[in-house]
Amino acid sequence: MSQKPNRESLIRVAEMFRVFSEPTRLAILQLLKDQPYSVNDLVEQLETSQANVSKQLKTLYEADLLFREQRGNQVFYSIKEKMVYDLCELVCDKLNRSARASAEVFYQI
Amino acid sequence: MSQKPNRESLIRVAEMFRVFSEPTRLAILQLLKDQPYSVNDLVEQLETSQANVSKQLKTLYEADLLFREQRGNQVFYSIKEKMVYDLCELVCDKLNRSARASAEVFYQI
DNA sequence: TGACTATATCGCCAAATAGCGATATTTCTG
DNA sequence: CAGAAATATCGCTATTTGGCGATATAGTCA
Repeated sequence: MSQKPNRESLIRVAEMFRVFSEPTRLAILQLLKDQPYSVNDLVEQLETSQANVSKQLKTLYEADLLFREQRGNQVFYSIKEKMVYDLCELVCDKLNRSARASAEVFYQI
Repeated sequence: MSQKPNRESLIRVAEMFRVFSEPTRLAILQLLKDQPYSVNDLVEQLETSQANVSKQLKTLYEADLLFREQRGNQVFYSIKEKMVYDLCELVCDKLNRSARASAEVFYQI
C-alpha cells in the first residue's frame, strides 16, 4: 500500500483484516501466543463447540497465520505470524485512547 | 490485550478489525492519506454510488477514525487515526511475505 | 420563496458467515 | 479387525452487511 493500491490488492488486504474481525478467532490467537495447543485444548478453553473451533482454525490456517502439526490422533496448532500481536496492540491502543478521550469529556463536566 | 482479554474486549477489537475488512473503506482511507476530501470528491474517485460512500464514511467516522467538517453544503472528511496506515502496512508486508514464499516453492521445481 | 447542490438515510435484496448438531474421517490401541 | 478418541466436514439457520435506487434533509443562491 505504498503506491496507489488497485482494487485487487485492497480486496486481499480486506480479506486478511476480516480474518481478525471475529472474537473467537482472536481468542484462539491470544491463546496460541503462549504455546501450541491441540484442538481439544482450545475447545476446553473456549466456550464454543469443537466444530466451531475447527472451523475457525481452518480460517486462520488458510490465512497462513498458523502452523499445523499432527501428532498421533491429535493436531497441534501454533502461531506462524507474530505480527498478529502487533496488529492487536495497535488496535487496543487506539481503543484505549478513544475510551480515555470520551472519559475526559465526562470528567470535564 | 496485554492481559488475558475477556470476551467483551475481544468483541470490541474484532469490531475494529471488521471496519478494515472492506475494500471500499480501505480505498477511502487510502485516499484520505494524502488530503481531506468532500464526499463528492470521494465518489468521483471510487467506482461506487454516493449512497455507498456516505454509508462507509459513517462506519469509519463512528469507529472514530475520521474527522468530519461541514463547509457550506459540503462535508469534508480527513484522517484522525494515522495508525490505520501502520495496520495496513503490517498486513501488506505479511501478504508480500506469503506471496514470495509461495513463489519460492514454484521456483524450486 | 423556490430551484439547485451536497449529503444522509431508507427499504430492499443478495451474499457471506458464525454457530450448531450430526456425521465422516483419521489415528491409535487392543 | 473392532472400538475409541480426536479432528474435520456437512447441512442448516439466523444474522450481518455491501450495494443499489429512491427519497429525505440541509445548505446556498437567485
